[in-house]
Amino acid sequence: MDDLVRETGVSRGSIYSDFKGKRELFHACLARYQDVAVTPRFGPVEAEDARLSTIKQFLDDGISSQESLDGAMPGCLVVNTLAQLDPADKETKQYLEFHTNRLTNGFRAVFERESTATGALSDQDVTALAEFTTMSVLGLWSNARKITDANEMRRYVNMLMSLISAKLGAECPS
Amino acid sequence: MDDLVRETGVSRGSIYSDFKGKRELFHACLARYQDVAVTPRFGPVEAEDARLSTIKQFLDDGISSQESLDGAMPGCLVVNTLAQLDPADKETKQYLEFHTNRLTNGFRAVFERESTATGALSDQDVTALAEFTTMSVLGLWSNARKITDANEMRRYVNMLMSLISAKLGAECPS
DNA sequence: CTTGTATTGGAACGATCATTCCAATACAAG
DNA sequence: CTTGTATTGGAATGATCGTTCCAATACAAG
Repeated sequence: MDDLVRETGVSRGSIYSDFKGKRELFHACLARYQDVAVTPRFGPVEAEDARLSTIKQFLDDGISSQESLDGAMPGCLVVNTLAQLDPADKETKQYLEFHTNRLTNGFRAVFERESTATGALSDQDVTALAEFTTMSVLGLWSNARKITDANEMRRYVNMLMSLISAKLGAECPS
Repeated sequence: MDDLVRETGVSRGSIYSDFKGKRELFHACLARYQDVAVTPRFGPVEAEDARLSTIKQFLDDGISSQESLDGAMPGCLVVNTLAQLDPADKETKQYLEFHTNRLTNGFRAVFERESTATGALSDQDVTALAEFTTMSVLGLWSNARKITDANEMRRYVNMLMSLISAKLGAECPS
């Protein structure tokens, strides 16, 4: 709370008059994070003309941004929250579900588009592949806390793209 | 610390005479976890005769065990630690690296075995695939905190096995 | 300027927690 | 039994932290 007062320049009293407590404030942060952090990065994947290369770009951008922060790695707020989530905390869980649904829907739309070209996969498989991709991406950002070598993350992303492309019967974007 | 005293039946004084503090005790737990939790489950994958089906079994067992605990999900100690790791904490990081290396080596040995049969992949690709699998598995257990539906986890595992098998040019174990 | 409202800075409270300390007790070796 | 050593239960300490409270101050509207 001291950190918040220092960094925001807003007094303790004002914070507690706007929010009932730390928990409510945190949920407001989770909601806001969608607009200020997720949309700018993930938006392109949700666009009408997004393709596999758009997804690759999204992942590469994430790695580059981690790399540029170097020492100070705050990580992704959603992933950090997920990692410390009390499974009984339904309210917080809803914010996380909103996020994972958003990712899955974004990926699925792209996969459907790529898939109708080749016609290799059922709707069910496309959905399963999208869910898989979401979990893999969350896993990647979890691991980013340990991995210092950005190349290891790039190898992971390349392998992921290679596997997805193969499954879709599509070209793997370099 | 009160929890530790209650659950272990050992007094505070004794704990502090055996360990310098909470941190040293925790590192001892991380080391012990390898023997009491990882080896029994992951051992089969490290065996000489392990195959893709052994890996699938390992993953299915993990899901079943999570499922049986139901409400009370402690999760995997290594994954929980990873999720809260201070990136500057080199000492703790080493325990996590030991674990991920162990997984990657186990997976790689299996993939090499499956790969020489089909001869589809370079050594480099086999290593990359093993690294990918490790991260995916860690991602799966991270997400287990949020996912209540074991079927979603099963779909993830099935998709992972399907993608790996395809890459190796091997049969996908059901 | 004046009145009403927001915001500030910081003290204060209560809770939790890691760690230390110690007198009382249990226990093993001689 | 006796001596030396480990272990116990619990009090005490000091630190951190979320939250509340409030007098002083800034500021906008009339």
